[in-house]
Parts: sequence; C-alpha cells; structure tokens
Amino acid sequence: MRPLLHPSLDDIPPEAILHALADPDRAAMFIKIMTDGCVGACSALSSLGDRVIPKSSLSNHFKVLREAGLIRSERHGVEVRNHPRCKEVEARYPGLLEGIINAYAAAGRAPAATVVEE
Amino acid sequence: MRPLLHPSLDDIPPEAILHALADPDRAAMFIKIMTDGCVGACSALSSLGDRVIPKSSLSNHFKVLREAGLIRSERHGVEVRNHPRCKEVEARYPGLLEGIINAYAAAGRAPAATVVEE
DNA sequence: GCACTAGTTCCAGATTCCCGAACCATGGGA
DNA sequence: TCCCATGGTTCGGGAATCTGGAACTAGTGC
Repeated sequence: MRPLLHPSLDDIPPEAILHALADPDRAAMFIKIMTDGCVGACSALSSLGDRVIPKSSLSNHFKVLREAGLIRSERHGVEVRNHPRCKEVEARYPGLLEGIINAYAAAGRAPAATVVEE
Repeated sequence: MRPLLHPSLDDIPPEAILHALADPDRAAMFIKIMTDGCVGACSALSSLGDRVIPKSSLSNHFKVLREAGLIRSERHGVEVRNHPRCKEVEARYPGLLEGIINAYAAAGRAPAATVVEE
C-alpha cells in the first residue's frame, strides 16, 4: 500500500484540475466533499444518485482528485477521510473552483454552494 | 464535407467545456481566438509555441471547441474563421471562462485577458 | 483544365479509462 | 491469539478515446 501523495498546488497545472472536474462523477464527489467538509470514500458511494460506482473506480476517482490537489486524504485506522483543499486552490487559481461549481449548479447537478470554506 | 455544428449553450453540459479546455493545446487555441477576436485554423498552427501541431489534430481540436459551444466557425471561401462565443458561455455559466482563463494565466501559459468581450 | 491552398475525413497505433477479481491493512470479537 | 468483517488499493485486460499521417474535398486563380 503506497503512501498517499499530496502535491503542492504550485506543482499542479490548471489542466489537471480541469481534467479532474471534467468527469461528472468526480465533480459530484468533490462537491459532496466540499459541502460536507469531510467524506469517507465508501460513504460517497451510496450518495451519487442511483448509479452504483464500483469500488475500484471510486478509489481511482479519489486518486485523481488527490493528485489534482483538490482533496487531502488521511488514513484513520481502517478508513480514509477526505478533506477539500479549497483555500489552497483558491489561493493559486482564484475564481476557478467557484466558476466550475457554479456551472454544475447552473446545470442542476449540484447544490449552489459557497466555495471557499473548509 | 459535413456542415459545421453549433449547439445551443443550453444543450452543453459543464463537463463538455471543462473537457475542451482541459487540453493545454486547445486552451491555447481558444485563448488566442478569444484575445484576437477571430482566427483562421491554420494561422493558429504557427503560433502555439514552437511545437508543430498536425493539421488533422488541429482540425479535431477546433471541432471539440466548436461542439463545446466555445467557438463559432464560418466558412469564408476556402478558409474557416473562428469566433469566440464568450458572451453566450458567460450568460449560461457565469464566471466559468474567467476562472479558467485566469488559471492558465496564473500558470504563465496565457496572457492575462479580460474575458467577456467579443 | 491544372495547380495551389485551407481544411476535413479515414484509419491504425498509442494511450487512457473502466471495472471485476484478487489483494492488503486495521479493528474488533470469540 | 486467531479469525473475520470492513474499507480501500492494486492488477489486468477489454473498451473507449486520442493522435497524426495519408488521402481526399472544396474553393481560387491562372
């Protein structure tokens, strides 16, 4: 089990964030992590509409979000807790997250949410 | 030669725009179209840094941008002119384009530019 | 008609994505 | 202590997507 990577926002190019959030499932996961403040991986499973996302896909989605600097994952015993890194992203790319989250909200796929709070 | 498609912004989900701009080449192309106001496909070829992008790839990139509602392409004789659809995008997804363009600018990959002007 | 330019389409190889199966790590019981 | 359940990761292979060269089309001028 290799350790969880958390690159600095300085090392993350814009396209990594765009690519991570260009997938509706990942975007939904991230929005949930953002609004809830903290989410365990499997807890997210049940909540993404009625579709069931396989564990391996979920795990991979979390990895993509993590390596795009969007979330921070910590192992707590047997489970992993995921926290948003909104403030850091906002500091590096002001307005980016807000624009994206609002876009999903405008498309009726996310609750309208204040972005920068963690 | 099939006709050029220009879907309404209402039919374009946020992920299509994110996906289109998640590619650095496409983003550079779009930023050039945006700042210049209008760009022919082959003119963009020479200007993307020192790398040479094959015509077929360019053509495909333009198609992706077009189908993401980001540009409007018109045939004028032998050449195609591409115009940005910033206003429409902004109306549908406020702040999205600005966030993305500023992010590329913050990463030193685009000139800082005012977004909504066409 | 012919040649030239601008761009598109086709297709095959490379790359990436998806997800089931197998695996690992931790925290309880019995 | 040994086992098992839980929560997650890794592996591997088929599907889907991306890339770019070659061939093609469409317009323009001679």
